[in-house]
Formats: sequence, C-alpha cells, structure tokens
Amino acid sequence: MATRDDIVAAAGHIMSERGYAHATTKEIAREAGYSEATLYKHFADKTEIFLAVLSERSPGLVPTLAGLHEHGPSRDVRDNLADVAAAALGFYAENFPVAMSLFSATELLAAHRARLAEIGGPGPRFPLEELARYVAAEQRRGRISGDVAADSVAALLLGACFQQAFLTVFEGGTRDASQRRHDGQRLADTVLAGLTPGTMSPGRA
Amino acid sequence: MATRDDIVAAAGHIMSERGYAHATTKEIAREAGYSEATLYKHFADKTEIFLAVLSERSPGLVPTLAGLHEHGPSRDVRDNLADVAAAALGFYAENFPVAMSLFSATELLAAHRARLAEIGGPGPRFPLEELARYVAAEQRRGRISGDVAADSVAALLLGACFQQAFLTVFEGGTRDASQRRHDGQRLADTVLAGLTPGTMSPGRA
DNA sequence: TGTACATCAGTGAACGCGCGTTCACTGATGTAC
DNA sequence: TGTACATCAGTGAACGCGCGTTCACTGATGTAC
Repeated sequence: MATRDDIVAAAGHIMSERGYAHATTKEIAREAGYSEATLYKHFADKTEIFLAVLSERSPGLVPTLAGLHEHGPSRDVRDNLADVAAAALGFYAENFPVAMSLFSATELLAAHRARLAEIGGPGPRFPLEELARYVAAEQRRGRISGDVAADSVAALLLGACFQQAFLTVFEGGTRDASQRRHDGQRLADTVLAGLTPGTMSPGRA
Repeated sequence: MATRDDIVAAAGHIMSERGYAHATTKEIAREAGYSEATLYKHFADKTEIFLAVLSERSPGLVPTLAGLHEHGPSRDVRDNLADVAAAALGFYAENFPVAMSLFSATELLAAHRARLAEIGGPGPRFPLEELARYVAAEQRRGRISGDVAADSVAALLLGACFQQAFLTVFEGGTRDASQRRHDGQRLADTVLAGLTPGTMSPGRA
C-alpha cells in the first residue's frame, strides 16, 4: 500500500515546510500525485491523516536512547550525554512544526492524546524518562554524583535541546550534524560541570 | 480605544483556549461583542490581529529578569535561579498555544519576524540573554564557578522550563504558583549541584 | 439656545473563494469454469 | 485458451459550508455660527 505512505509523506512534507494551515486536502493530494478522492479511500477524514503523520515519523530518539542503555557503560558519560543532546537537537528541530500543529485546534490535541492512550507508543515524556533512567544507572555505577535528581538532569539537558530546536526553527536557520554535535557537547559539559565554586556536592567528596 | 483592546483580548482568549484554527473573524467578533466589520475598522487584516495578540501579551519575564539584576546580588543565587525558573514555567505555559500558532503557517512566522525586526521588542532569546548576563555577573562576584559557560547555564534552566511548560499544556494539566515554585526550585538546585562525583571543577578548588 | 453639518464607532448583509467531503464512474487486474 | 464476472485503486466533478473581507448604511456625539 504505497499510496497510503505517499499521502502521509506528502502531508508531513507540507506541514513541515509550510505549516498545517497549508496542508489542505487539495495540496496533499497534489503533492502525493493522486486525486483528493483517493485520500478518502485510505483515511476516514483529514484528522486521520494528521495523526498518521504524527505517529509514523522518523524513529527519532528511540535508537539513541536504547544505545545508551546498551553501550553506555563502556563509554564516557560525557560522550554519552553529548550524543543524546546532539540527537535530541536534530530530532526536535526536525519535528517542531508538525508537532506544534497539535496546538492549531484543541480537537487535534485531544485526538492525538486519545490515540496515544489507545495504542501506547512513546509520547513526549519518553526521552525524558529514558535519559533519567540512564542517569540513575550511572549514579549507581558511581560515575555521576548521587546528590542530584536524575529526572531533573534529564529535564535540563533535553529541555535545553527542545528550546534550542525551537529557536532554530523560529529564526529560520539550520544546523548541520557537526554543529549539533558541538552544541550538544557544550550543554552536556555544563550539566556535568556544576556551578558552585570550590568543592561541590557537600554530601560526598 | 477600548474596542481595539477588547478585540485583542478576545482573539488571545480564543487562541489560548481553542487554538488558532478556531480564532475566526466571526468568533473573535462574537467574543469581543462587536460585529465582524468592526474588526476591520481597527485592523487591516486578520494577521494584524494575530500580531497584536502576540506583542501585547503579559509583561512576562521582563520584570523578573530586571529584578534579577537589581536585587540579585543581595539574595541567594539559589533563590534567584528558583524565582526565574518559577516565573518562566508560568510564562511559557501561559503563552504556549498562542506562540505555537506561529507555526500554523509560514507567513505568520515571517510576518512576526518582520515585525520584531522592525519595532525591536524582546524576542524569544531575550530571557536567555538576560539570565546569561546575570549568571556571568555572579561568576564575577565569585558566587558561581567560572569554569562554566554562562549562556549554557541559562539555556539549561530556561530550556527545562520551556519543555516542562509544553508538557503541561500537552497533557492538559495545570500547575499553580506554588507547584511551579517547587518545580523551579528542583531545576535550579540541579543546575547548581554539579554531577561528577567527589571534587568538581578540576580547574579550581 | 437652536439649527445645520461633519465626524466617527459600529453594523447587517452580502461577496467570492477555497475548504473538506462525497458521488457515480472507469479501467486494470484477478478468479472460475 | 477464452469468456464472464468480481474486485479494487483511483478519478472528475460537484456539494454545502464557513471563511476573510467589503459595502452602503445608521445613529450618536461634536462643532460652528
């Protein structure tokens, strides 16, 4: 059923490039190379197309996060965090316009939440939870101070990537993979550095 | 010219509550209590209404950030960062749906960028820059380690607030002021704590 | 104070357009005997 | 192998509707003499 995939790809492309408001049935059909009527052979209505775009996007952070648990212990913490940050910068920037289409109308948000609840699937908290799990594991290994809340560390690092991606899209710029790697490294270093002067974490040391 | 303000308030309210797609001229006029034609006595077109909503929102973080430079030195760094984080959590959550309407159509983003460039006004980087300025000042005062990039610290803290606000809106929840204060405190503490075990920041101490 | 006119905020009704959706259809491919 | 029928992906043209916008207008208030 390549037609269905063509439609989803076309819709995703238009939403990314020109925004949800331009992703009309006419434009989607035209970009996919079919008639508008064909859309309705494969989807009940336009919202279904949008939900398909949302759930059939690139695998995103999932492989990177999985790799963290698998190969993380044999690599530097610093490198691991920088990898995640770089991947998150790419993933968030790529998906920002489509994801934000959720806020175009409350029904879309509600429909997407209902779909997530129904079929499971990783929601926007998934990367945060997985990264927090990795940080906690490193705390148990003694490679990260135990004085700190693992979920907050994840929230800081991924939150910074999220906002950074927003700014990139907002300003109409682009960042290539090596720039993202560099940006991710800076954020990872700062989150690892600690800020109070002299000896840190009074609980240990 | 209270009518104009009524229109902007009505449009902002609808966009926040039901999304940009529901903010039609008919609905805005109805909520404001005027005829549709009245909208066009005060605005050239619908985009102008949207731009007015965007630029005439609540003062946001500006007072909090100003207070940071003014009263920051006489208060704990920890308290200052927690204050900023709490304010940012509130501000971002309040404005998320309206701000994300920018991505509904590329023209809206372009129009908003043009307006920002034309009249100045604080863009989305403003809080990041101001917080980074404060962090750098504390580094000069010796209350924050100088080993760390001030702009990264700001990016981590405000980025976490930004993403946290997104999650709140996405999940349809709400957080009151005391919850936000608590959440902000946790993030501030983590950003201040440092993560490597034992003695940190090898450059000093 | 009264009269004539100008100004101005706001309106009801209509406009053309493009939206999402449905209809009756075509033509190619598969299946039965 | 040939014939008759069923299936199915895809279509052109039309639909009703609600959008953003404009029009000619009304009625209250201000100003001049």
